[in-house]
Formats: sequence, C-alpha cells, structure tokens
Amino acid sequence: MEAKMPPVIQTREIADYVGQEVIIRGWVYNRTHKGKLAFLLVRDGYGFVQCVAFKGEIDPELFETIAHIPQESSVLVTGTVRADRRAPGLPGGFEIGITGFEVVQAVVGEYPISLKEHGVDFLADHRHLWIRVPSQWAILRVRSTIISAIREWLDNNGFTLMDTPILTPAACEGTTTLFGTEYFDEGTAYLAQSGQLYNEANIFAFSKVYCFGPTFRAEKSKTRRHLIEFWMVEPEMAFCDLDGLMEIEEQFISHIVQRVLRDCRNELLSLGRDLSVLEQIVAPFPRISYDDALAKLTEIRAETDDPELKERLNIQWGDDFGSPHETELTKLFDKPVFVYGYPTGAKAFYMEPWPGRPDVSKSVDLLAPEGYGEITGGSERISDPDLLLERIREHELPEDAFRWYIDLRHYGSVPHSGFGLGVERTVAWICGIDHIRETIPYPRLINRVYP
RNA sequence: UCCUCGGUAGCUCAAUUGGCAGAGCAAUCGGCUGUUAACCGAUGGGUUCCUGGUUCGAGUCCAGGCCGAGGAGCCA
Repeated sequence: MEAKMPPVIQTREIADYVGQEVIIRGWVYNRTHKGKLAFLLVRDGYGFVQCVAFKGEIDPELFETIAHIPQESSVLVTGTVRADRRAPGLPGGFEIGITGFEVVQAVVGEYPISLKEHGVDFLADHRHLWIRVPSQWAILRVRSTIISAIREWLDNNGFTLMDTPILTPAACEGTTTLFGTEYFDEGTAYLAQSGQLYNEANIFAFSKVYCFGPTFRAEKSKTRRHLIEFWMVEPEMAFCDLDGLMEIEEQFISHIVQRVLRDCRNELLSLGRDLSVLEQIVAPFPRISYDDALAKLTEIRAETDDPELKERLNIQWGDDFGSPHETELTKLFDKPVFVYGYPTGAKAFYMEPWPGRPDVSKSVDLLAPEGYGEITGGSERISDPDLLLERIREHELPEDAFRWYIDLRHYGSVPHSGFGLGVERTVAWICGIDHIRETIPYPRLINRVYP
C-alpha cells in the first residue's frame, strides 16, 4: 500500500492535530541547536511553531541540514504534533517532532534582521523584511481584523459603501496642505484628504453611506501619531443629529474592539496588551462638553507642580486642544471619551452651529484612552443653504468649486451627521504600541517613501 | 517650520583630560539531548556621516553641511 501524505496544516489549528503527522510550509524564524538536539521556530503566516529534531531518530545528514539551516530559509517540515508546555510559538504549547525536512530555498549570507535589537531607521529601511517578525506580524493581523470589523458593522447596519474619488478638484476643507498632480488640460488635481463632501451627496440617495480609502495630507507633521498617507473610514448619515452621531460611534467602536478581542487574542497577548483594559470598551462612552473639558484642564493646570506641564496646558477658550490637553483629558477616563461642542473658529466651515450659541459648533471628537488621543472627528453638518454659503465666504473658499455642495441643501435638505475614523490610530490604540509607523504595512512619513 | 538629542564593524553600543579602534550579537568553523534573543571556544570583519579648521597628534575640540530620533504646531 502506498504511504499517505500527511496533511498540510496551518499553525493556528495545530491543537487539532496532536498525535498526528502533519506538514508545515513556512520559513525558519529562529534556529538553535544543542549537540544532538535541534530546535527550529518556524512561521507559516498563521503563527509560529517550534520544530524539534533528535540526532539518532532521523537520518544523520538530514539532522546536519536542520542544525545548520539559516534563518528565514523556506522549508517544508514533516513531523508529529505533540503538546509541550516548554514550546514557544503562537499559539505556544505545541511542537512538531521532525520526521522529514525539505529545504525550498536555503538563505545565502546574512539575513539583515537578527533577533537582537535594531534601531528604528534600520528597521524602517528593511520594512519589507521587518513585517515578518512576531510583533509586526501581530500588529498587521490586528489591523486586518479591525478593517474587517469596520466593514462588517457598517454593512450590517444599513450603510452602503460609496467609493469617493481620490483625485479631487480642490481643497475640501481648505485647512490642510494637499498633494497636487497635473491633470491633463484641467489644471491641478489634488489627492483626497476626505470623502466627506461627496458622502453628503451620497446620503440623499442611500440614506446611510460610508467611504473607506487612503487619505493624503502634505502637512509637515513629524509625530508618533501622523502619517502622510493613512486610511480613513467615513460614515455619513441622513436624519441624524449630534446625539445620534455619538450613539452610532460608540456602538461602532465597541464592535471593533470586541471583534479584535474575539479574533486576535493571541496577537494582542503577544504584544503584551492588557486585555482587561480593552474588555471594558463597551458603549456607552462618557461625554464631556468642550466648556467642561476646558474647566477640567484649567483645574489640572492649577494643581500641577510641574512647570513644564503647566506651560504645555496653557489654553484659552477658542483654542483647539493640542496633544498635551488630549492626553490629560483621557487620563480621567478608562473608556474613549466624546468631547463635543468645540468653538466654531477652531473647526471646519461646514459644521452646524449650536442652537442659541453660534460661537459653538455641533462637533465631536472621540479621544482614545491611555493618551492615544483623537481617533474620530465628526459633526452635524450645516443643512441650511444660506448659512453654508455665508461660511464658505467667511473661510474665503472658492465658491464655484462648492456649487454642487451648496446645491444639496436646496433639494430635500435634512439634518445629517458624519465622522471619520483614522484606522492607524485605532490600530495603535488597540495594540497598545507607541508609534503609528508600525500600524500600516508600508508607512509614508515626511522623510520616508521607501520601501 | 521650531526646540532638544544623536551619527563608531552587517546590527546594538563602548572608547578616561585630545594619546595604539573595542565588546556583544550576526557570519564561518568546532563542542554540547530541552533551547526560549541558548551557551562555550576559535576565525574573519572599520572612509569613526561629509567638508574644512585647530593641534606634534582628532572618534573626541571648532565651523558649515547631510541624515536620523524625540517633542511642539497641524490633524485622523
């Protein structure tokens, strides 16, 4: 009788194969050998598993091959799965006793990324290889799950996906600097910084919509929370006021966090994330007005003995919050907190004024806990055509370019609201990592477009 | 754009007052039956970011530049 080939399995399902012979197709992440005993830590894209070979149990030549296989060589490992508490991996606790071993390609020379520490510049230069290490692999798996959860919730809650253009005719909000590019005979086109204005048209056809795509900001920002190219999901809802907006946001964010907890437990644990912190991220979220937040900050500033913090927290009514303010505010809560009712002057032109207080807008930012800061920004939009035109003129925006946008308010205008969620900031918060550059496969920073 | 700090072996870093350029890891070879970034021994490995200056002598001091990091502003 012909010998049956063992099944090729994924390391994440290894617990189901204890006692069976299986094949793992992957890459050697680490190798160590101790005389007649050799250990390989093999990754296959779904996890990491330790494979063990004993000299004497297998062909001596094969043992030498295993004991000397260079890091990152591609291999086919055949062996029997067994549970062993000592075995590292993801999920750990299982290992494979090697019975067969085939080298697909043996790495020649040095693999640049060792298991020792590296500097950020070196790692960034080798991002194409860096994504293989467990921490980066885990972060990017969480990112994928977050994006899946975003789409899942919106698709299941009556939202229609509307892809808004990436090449746009003019400044959408007139605030940030845009990337320009030559556009045939039409002059300069700009890379989108938001799909919101288009979504405001889309809701009149589909009621609830979202766009999801890359966003480009040519700002010379150089901080741990800024990318030049980042991904943003922007839901927009007809017949929705500021309160309705906050309810949707908290349901949406809660779903994302709980879905990651369900599907990426091992990844989060491998990143050292405290899961209990994430487990309490369930709607409703606390809400605080800009006025009250400002009062709290003034209080904190008065109480601190740190002269540096005192200086950094210096703020007057009308100013937008900077990151020091956001950090101090979020320390007061263990859930994300809504800050609503920002001064009109600090926000974009299209925001509906507060009833009876024209200097305040019906705007709301959601600040993530643990100092991660703003992850969403949204507002109720102006629905009156005359007020909108007035605002466009006040902001000295090109009236012609906004003709279609004002037009929307003439044909069945309704109260409507929307927000934008920054995917990378959300990934950074949920994973508990310091810098946004690790939350996207190939980050674009002010001083980096390679690789 | 502003403020602060940094640039030495493939990587991470050390080098006393200005006095012979060093270590660990990685690579190559050898040893070891439970390693967790294994360990032990051996071998090879340098434009000290660049340009100019001071000095008998510069990785070290001075001037200018380049590159990077952290923070600020702006924002998601």
